[in-house]
Amino acid sequence: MQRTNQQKRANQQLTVLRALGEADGPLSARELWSRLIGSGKSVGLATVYRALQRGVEDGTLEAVEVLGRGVRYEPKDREHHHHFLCSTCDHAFDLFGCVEGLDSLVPDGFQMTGHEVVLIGTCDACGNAEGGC
Amino acid sequence: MQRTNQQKRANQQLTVLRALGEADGPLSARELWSRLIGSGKSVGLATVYRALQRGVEDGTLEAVEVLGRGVRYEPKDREHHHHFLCSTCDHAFDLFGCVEGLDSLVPDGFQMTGHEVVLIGTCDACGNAEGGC
DNA sequence: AATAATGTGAGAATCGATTATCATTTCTCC
DNA sequence: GGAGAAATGATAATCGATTCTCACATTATT
Repeated sequence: MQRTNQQKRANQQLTVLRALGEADGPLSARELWSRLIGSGKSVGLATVYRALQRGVEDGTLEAVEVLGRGVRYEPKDREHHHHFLCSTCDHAFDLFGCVEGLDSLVPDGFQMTGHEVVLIGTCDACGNAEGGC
Repeated sequence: MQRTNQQKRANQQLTVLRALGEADGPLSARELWSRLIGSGKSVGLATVYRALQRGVEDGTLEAVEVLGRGVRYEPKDREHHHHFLCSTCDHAFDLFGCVEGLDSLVPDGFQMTGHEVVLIGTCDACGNAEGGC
């Protein structure tokens, strides 16, 4: 007999959201799915999409675009921050802090409501691995 | 004998590249195609893609990603610059100038090789049009 | 002009990401 | 325990972007 060793509700979506919350940066649906599978959690890709979609709907998640490699998701309760994209492993890392002087870039007549900053380079792991991480 | 300029080689492709060169920001293949069609130039979408692809190959064009709405292209000979994305008309405009203080955001062990800054908001035309431009 | 090489346009094919479908399983509530 | 609601996973369908195909047009070379 297999009892549910999970929480009260065998809610796969909670598993998905928890994994996203533990990430060090925004993840795409597929990245998140791969991590779950890789860590032994069996979930369907459709369920990952459903969890993300619902998270965005109820406002707990935010969809972010980091240089066009598809949509990634992150918890919405994080402070204003930007991302570092490793061009080797293609993973996006959260950064802390922001930059000054953006206003001076805005052309006359334009209204700025937000901004995105992405640093590109090599992450710690990839830098040490020499060939990718 | 009509020894026109050597530029006479690929007429349509030149038309495409010229239109891109006159734009005020990077354009996607479709945007570029729409502009051409809209201005009375009859070209096939495939030809636009071919011109862009070839431009990237020979180094005269650069493919840029502005917040994930697909790849856009711009002449590579432009100065270092960033973009303003109008959330109403979805057009990307070139900006001039850059920002300071990016280095302080880089985490220990990470190597930064480049950066992207995108300002989001409403462009002049859309701001005046009240409903979009 | 003849021939070969390359360019072109229209639509089909492909590709990856996302969404929809549906048979099952799991919960929730009585 | 049982009925109905919701969740799940496998996979088909969809969607948009890009590439491929191929018949025809244009240009270059003789």
